[in-house]
Amino acid sequence: MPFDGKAFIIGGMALHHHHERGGEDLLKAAKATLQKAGEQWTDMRAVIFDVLAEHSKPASAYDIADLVSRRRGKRVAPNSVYRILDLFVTTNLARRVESANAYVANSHPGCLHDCIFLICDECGIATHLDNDDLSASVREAAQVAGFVNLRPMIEVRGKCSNCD
Amino acid sequence: MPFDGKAFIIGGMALHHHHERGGEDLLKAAKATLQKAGEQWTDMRAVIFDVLAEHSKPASAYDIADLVSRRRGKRVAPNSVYRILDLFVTTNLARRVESANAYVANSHPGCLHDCIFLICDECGIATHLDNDDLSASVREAAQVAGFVNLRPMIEVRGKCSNCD
DNA sequence: CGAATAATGATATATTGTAACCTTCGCCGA
DNA sequence: TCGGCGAAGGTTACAATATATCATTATTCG
Repeated sequence: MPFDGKAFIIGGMALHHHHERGGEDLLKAAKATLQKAGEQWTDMRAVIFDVLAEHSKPASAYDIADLVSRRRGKRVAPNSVYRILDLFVTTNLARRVESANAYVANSHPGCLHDCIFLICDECGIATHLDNDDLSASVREAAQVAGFVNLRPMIEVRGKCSNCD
Repeated sequence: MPFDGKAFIIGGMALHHHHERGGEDLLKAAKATLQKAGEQWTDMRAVIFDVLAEHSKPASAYDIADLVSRRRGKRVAPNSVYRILDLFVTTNLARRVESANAYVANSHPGCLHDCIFLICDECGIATHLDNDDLSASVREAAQVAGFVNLRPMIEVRGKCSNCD
């Protein structure tokens, strides 16, 4: 498993750091990840990923369709966006925020986690946490119950410190 | 906080038992809970709760609208159902399963938990776990991040042992 | 090049969720 | 008793999210 940071333990929690990736860098990482998965990095996909990555909060497929349409000067239908978002989710380039019917770019495409989203009811911004201990516990509980092919989703709705 | 079971510790996990509530019993408990919250227990609400409780898997508002319409021999519009489901959710008579856009009756209306749903991709049945340690950890993580008014949702998609 | 495959476009439709306004009915005080 | 108020539900319209199908264009690869 590739791992682009340092790992250490604080207060019983396994944590690790990610490099913060911005624009160019992130695009390249996304491209590399998609291609490694045997998929093409097309113009459409690049634009959609970029729009998603620029967006400050989870974006619905329709939001993205609008933004992409504007950027390309030509209407892009939501179903095209859905197709690509689905691909992004399965290849870990993006994640779906179930409680918001929306998507966020994964800023560390190569790095695989169950993650936790904190979504502010007020401003809509989603904060992303990784806590592998916690998600391991959730997985374990599901496994004990006899489930397989687990895909956990842990989201917390609430009010962020900015809006409080 | 009312608590209708016994509490004990196994393997570091705080667990407790619920009485299993079936038909009549559950209806009465739901009615009591709603009235204690200062809300009316109407025919419509009773029927919707009953339909939801009978349903073996999470039911969409539209599913419920159909079932209720059939039972009452008269069309009930989805928006009426939504209103009542929202009320049920806020009063803890039912829960929304975000990853399925659907609702389940709470079989212990008086008892308040963050809970974990395991939803089978195959058969659609949702298994309900309570694990207060786990949900406490999730709440804590969100709190540390500065969030307030927390409403955690923990769901695991996968395949249940029956369908495996 | 040319066939096969992958990606996207276009269109239609299904599903899920809200908004606005109206009617009914029970309750409560004058 | 009457009148009015508020809660619940009805009706209609519409918005937002998601999928299905088939046609067209682009890429890959022999």
